[in-house]
Amino acid sequence: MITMRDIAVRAGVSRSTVSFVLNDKHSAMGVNEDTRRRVLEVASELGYRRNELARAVVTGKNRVFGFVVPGFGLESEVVSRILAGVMDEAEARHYAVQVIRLARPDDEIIRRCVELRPTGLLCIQTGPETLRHLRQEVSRFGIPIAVLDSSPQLEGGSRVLSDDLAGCRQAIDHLADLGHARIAYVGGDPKTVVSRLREEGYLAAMAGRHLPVLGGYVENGYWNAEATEAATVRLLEDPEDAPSAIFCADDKTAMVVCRTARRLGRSVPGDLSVVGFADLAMAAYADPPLTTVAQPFPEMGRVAVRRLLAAAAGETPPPEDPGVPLPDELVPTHLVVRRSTAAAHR
Amino acid sequence: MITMRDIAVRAGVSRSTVSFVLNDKHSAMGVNEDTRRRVLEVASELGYRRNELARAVVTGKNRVFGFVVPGFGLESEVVSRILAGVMDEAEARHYAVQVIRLARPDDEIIRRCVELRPTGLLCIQTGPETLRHLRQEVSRFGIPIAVLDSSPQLEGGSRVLSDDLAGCRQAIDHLADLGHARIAYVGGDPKTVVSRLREEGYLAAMAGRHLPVLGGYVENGYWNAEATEAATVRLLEDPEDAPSAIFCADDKTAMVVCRTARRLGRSVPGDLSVVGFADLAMAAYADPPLTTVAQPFPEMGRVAVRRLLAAAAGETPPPEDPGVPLPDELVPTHLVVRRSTAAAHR
DNA sequence: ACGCTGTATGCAAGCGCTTGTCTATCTTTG
DNA sequence: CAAAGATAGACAAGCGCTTGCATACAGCGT
Repeated sequence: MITMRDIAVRAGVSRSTVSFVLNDKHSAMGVNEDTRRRVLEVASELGYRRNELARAVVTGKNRVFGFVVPGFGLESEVVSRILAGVMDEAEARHYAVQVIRLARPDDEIIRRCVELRPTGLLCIQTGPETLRHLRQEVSRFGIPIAVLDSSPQLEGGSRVLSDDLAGCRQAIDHLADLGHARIAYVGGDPKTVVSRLREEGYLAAMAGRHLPVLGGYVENGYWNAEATEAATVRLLEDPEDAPSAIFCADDKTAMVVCRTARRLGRSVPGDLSVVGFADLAMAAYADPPLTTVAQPFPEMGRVAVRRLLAAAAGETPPPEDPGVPLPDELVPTHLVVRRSTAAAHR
Repeated sequence: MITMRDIAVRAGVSRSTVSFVLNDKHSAMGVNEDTRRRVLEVASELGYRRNELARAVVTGKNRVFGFVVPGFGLESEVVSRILAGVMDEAEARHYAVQVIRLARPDDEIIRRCVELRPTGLLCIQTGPETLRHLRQEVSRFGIPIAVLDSSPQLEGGSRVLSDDLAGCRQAIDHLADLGHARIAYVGGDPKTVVSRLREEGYLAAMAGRHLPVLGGYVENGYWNAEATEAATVRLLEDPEDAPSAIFCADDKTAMVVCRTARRLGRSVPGDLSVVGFADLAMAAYADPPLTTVAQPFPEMGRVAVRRLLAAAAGETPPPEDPGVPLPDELVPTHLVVRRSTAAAHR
């Protein structure tokens, strides 16, 4: 193992000089250009690789972010796309990213978050209970937290989320512009924040366009195929009252709605337009390819890292500051129009 | 920041005693049960959290694996499911996982892999060129590498992959058992290893069941929707020669085949059975839900970690050992039967 | 000759931790 | 009852690195 000492000996200088050169501090502490070159040369000749660990110990800060996900969160496309964004920003600034998965028992893992002395923690889809734990654990060490995905508000932590309300408006506007007036909504599990938020967005957007929400036009699919099929059947069975378009709380729901509609003899988008939410990979492969509200997952990751960095650099917010939440950061969505929507019949 | 010294002072013992207690080494080095309890108590009272970094510096080994993915690899469901498996095994053994994304310029990032002094590196979908670089960089430090996903063989490194050949056999056997004899294959880009491998598996399995591969029954969709549609049209346009089942190189291809078949007026699985490969999340949401060969991604991750651990523990293989590759580890696939396959017509 | 300022470099402390060695005390046993 | 052994804990070195301070030696004006 080649260390700085080896370089120092071989280049005939002191270890501090080597350190200055290797850290580009030669301008502040004068290091002769000749010496500098020699050190660099010896270093590359010996194939020296800095030991980041030792460096982190002495400087007291580890250039690492913790990416905290719940048990099976990693399997979700949403999470991995956020991670991709986090990596963009972190790598550009020479930070590393460590994945930390919360499982039973949480406590031990939460402790581990701190033992690595990360610069900050990014929490994705983390429950309020765990979040509180985490926050408490971490506050003493001055490690900032950013919360992604519409988890509940964390006092004193940054929250970054997609602007779902605006997204719903984009979807409804698109349908309204196509001439649809009878637009129904199929949500997920109304116990989840996401589902409620999008329902709210749907209602607000309908009101915004002065469109009526007919009785029975708000259904829930509970994020599973069977319930979603049942909901779709309820909406479509009576051709009289059936909507001409359905706005869904997510892409998976939308895909099930499409296939159920087809099973009932309705063509998409001929008889029924369908809009999803998220723009998962599968949306493009659906039949028909799905019109959907694209959430800015990678951008959310990037924004969160930037916030963390700012928090780590600036004054640490008072750990037990009671109320005063940092304002949420809403990242805009955009509509991706594919082939599951078409103009309404006369 | 609370350190071991603080605990030592407060408990009235030496720092080494604290270290022994906190590392459960008290059995080897005698530490009195009373002392032990006192130390533990003071530690929890003070809210002590070990500094893993310092520990890693002094022991010389960082309990971290590097998970190396190419530029946009993270967005792929395959990669994130492998990562989930890696996390399973790593966390169970108290290792952390760091994601390292290879982008332009590779060299700097590759250097960074080493600067963290990881216990081992897991390379996913990494090109042969990069792999060579990485290997060379890493070998001097005795850091073992495991390669996942059918990347080319790495001399002296472990390779873990899914048993695609057997998977193809499962698919063809399933179709043959349903009475299909005219089974075609739609691959991806024949320049890729995966596509060629599955074509090979298809041919071998057909031969195994004494089924003829008719002229034009091997098509390629180049992993994109347009080419796949065209290939499907070629296969199906003449009802005389059309196959009654199509085996596809992956799920996305299969989904495009399904929707193209429907566009041509064929029903799936009524007129045409379709089988995919991978079992991505979207397979379950396809219309109809896709019968597919499920690849054991998480298990591959787990196996790879185990191999790395073995390599790190056992004798390090001679860095420049020329030939002698470690045997590949093939992890078995299994068939998931959904609704895109049905018995052949008489 | 003297003290200056400034620049280039070495010295050594110290980050938080592990661990080999050594001492002091408490058993055992011939 | 002394010697040998076991037991409990202290001491200090050292991991690879950063950095404040001291030092050495230019060149400059007086």
